[in-house]
Amino acid sequence: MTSGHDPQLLKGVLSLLLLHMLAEQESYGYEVVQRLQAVGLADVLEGTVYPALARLEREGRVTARLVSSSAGPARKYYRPTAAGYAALVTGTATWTRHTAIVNAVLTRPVPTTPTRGS
Amino acid sequence: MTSGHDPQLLKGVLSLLLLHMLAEQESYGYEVVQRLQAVGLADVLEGTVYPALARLEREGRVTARLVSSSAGPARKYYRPTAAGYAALVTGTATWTRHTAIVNAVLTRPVPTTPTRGS
DNA sequence: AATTACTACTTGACTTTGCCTGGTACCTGA
DNA sequence: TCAGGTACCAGGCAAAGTCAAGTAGTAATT
Repeated sequence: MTSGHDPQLLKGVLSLLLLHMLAEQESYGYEVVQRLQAVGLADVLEGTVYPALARLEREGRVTARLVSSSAGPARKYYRPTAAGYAALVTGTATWTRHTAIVNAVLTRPVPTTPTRGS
Repeated sequence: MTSGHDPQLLKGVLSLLLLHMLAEQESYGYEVVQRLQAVGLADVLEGTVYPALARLEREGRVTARLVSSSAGPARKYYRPTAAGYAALVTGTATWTRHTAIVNAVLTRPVPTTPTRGS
């Protein structure tokens, strides 16, 4: 195991990521999944994104509009609301502060790393 | 609220933090809570730490030993095992990679921040 | 001796949120 | 009409932090 992927690390950050991506460019669920994969989050599948988007809409942070497509069913385009932009700002600040604290701890040297296997 | 504290952000990172702190210095639950608060994680209470510690022990990443105290009940000192040190290394790598991706997205400029209320 | 207070650990119910599986439906092209 | 890609949704599950309450041990105060 050279590097794993801990799904838990996504908690709380996903909605922030979604908000940011939608602020960059309005888009629909299916596309968001592809954008996430393009960024390196290949493990984030539809079953994760759609509920998250629905949650954001329910909370009033994004609005949706249906746009019919010529290549399949109608797409539901999402875009942040004013509240969404506000949440993006405070959320980013929280994230920054949080990672700063975690990194401060994790970069401290560990005295010895004894190879006491067994 | 200028900046909130999202409890979800702790998910997945707490055990890593714990592992690192215990690698720095062997300690017991109650003390770990105080060390976390000293670092800036004031919202992490006993009910969060003890279960996390128990989980780490159950997973074989830390070992515990009881030491009687002269100022209260016996303390349960935890220390990482070899597997714990390994988990610390891979976990830190995963965390670093994860935050790099998230930051890459979050630092991208957002076109406009219209004040359009819904 | 009894009360109080601080230390220290434990437990269980609750909530959030991501994961997984599978289902529906639209559209195009063979 | 059937296959396949696009697009969305729903239900149930699991992981992990939160909260509140409970149990004890020790020591100082009364």
